[in-house]
Amino acid sequence: MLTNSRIAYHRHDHKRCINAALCRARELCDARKARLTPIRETVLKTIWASHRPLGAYEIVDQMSQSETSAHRVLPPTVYRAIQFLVDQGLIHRLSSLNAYIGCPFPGNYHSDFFLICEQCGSTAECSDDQVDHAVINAAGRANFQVGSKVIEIVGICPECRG
Amino acid sequence: MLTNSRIAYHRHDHKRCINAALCRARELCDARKARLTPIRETVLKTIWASHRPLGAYEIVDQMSQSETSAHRVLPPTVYRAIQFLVDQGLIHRLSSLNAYIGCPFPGNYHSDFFLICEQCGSTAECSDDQVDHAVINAAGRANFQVGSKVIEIVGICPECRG
DNA sequence: GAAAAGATGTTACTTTGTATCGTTTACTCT
DNA sequence: AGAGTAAACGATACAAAGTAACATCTTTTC
Repeated sequence: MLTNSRIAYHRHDHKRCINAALCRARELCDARKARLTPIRETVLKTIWASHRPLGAYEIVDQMSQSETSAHRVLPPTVYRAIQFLVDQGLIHRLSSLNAYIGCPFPGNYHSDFFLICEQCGSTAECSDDQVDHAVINAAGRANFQVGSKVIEIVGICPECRG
Repeated sequence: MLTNSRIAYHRHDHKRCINAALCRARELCDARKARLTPIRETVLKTIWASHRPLGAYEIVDQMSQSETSAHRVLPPTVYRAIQFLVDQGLIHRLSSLNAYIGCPFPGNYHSDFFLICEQCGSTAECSDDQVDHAVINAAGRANFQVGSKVIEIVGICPECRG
């Protein structure tokens, strides 16, 4: 099972997460000749500011405040960057929260699901063959051909359980 | 595995689905002393008009058109009815679509997931122990205590595969 | 360096969902 | 039956999430 739950739910040097994420993003975009522009990088950095999913308008607010530039960042700008980052697999959308979170292992194919803590909001991404197979099996028995999956589990993270 | 996929994806006498759903709803609400008012029943019937999930504003439109009463049904009215029906387990919300669908087996406990056809929109509800266990296992390995789950699978239904 | 493609700025708008408050309807208890 | 209470509904206004369209600017390509 591939997961960042060990990190996401526990005290750690988060600067390393951010740096690693930016680094991987640059590499990936470079390899793909996709343009990781300053705006896109800022949106990615903003989302990676924590392990909690961030809404699009929270990103707008964050960027409008911290940005050195004078003018307010507008929704279409942020949504466009989000679209790019989702397309590149650098972030994921959490449907149940209308929010976005950084992908800890972009590039590798992974059929992922999310563990969302209802207390602290911290969210870990997991990829597990058993879950994957169970879903494909169940769908198969209904003669249903699986395309994409949305799997979001809400509960209590190890840190909040104490 | 509990599922209505045999029905949802194939030609059938849908009036029976609707009748059965209304019948069960009345029984359940009766037993719980919950009030299935005319508005709530109409919303439920509107949602059960097909096996495709319906958005809240689609329900508003449907009801405003077909309603014998003169005035337009307003969003808060519909959202309140939706809330009631969700609370009673008579309908489910599909986060990935912002839409609602009738529950084919309310009352029984079931940990459900959904098979959404990307072509015809028809959606079946399934409940499968293997999926359930796989998810709980995976979460358990992360020391995460599962509360509620959102599992929505998009793909192609048997009918559309031909 | 010109043309084309891609990214951003800006305005206005759509869709989805709620807070609030006043009124009406239904239930409860004597 | 009738007063009191709780639940449901009507209506207005608004918040939150997301997008269409078009002008402008920047980067790439040849």
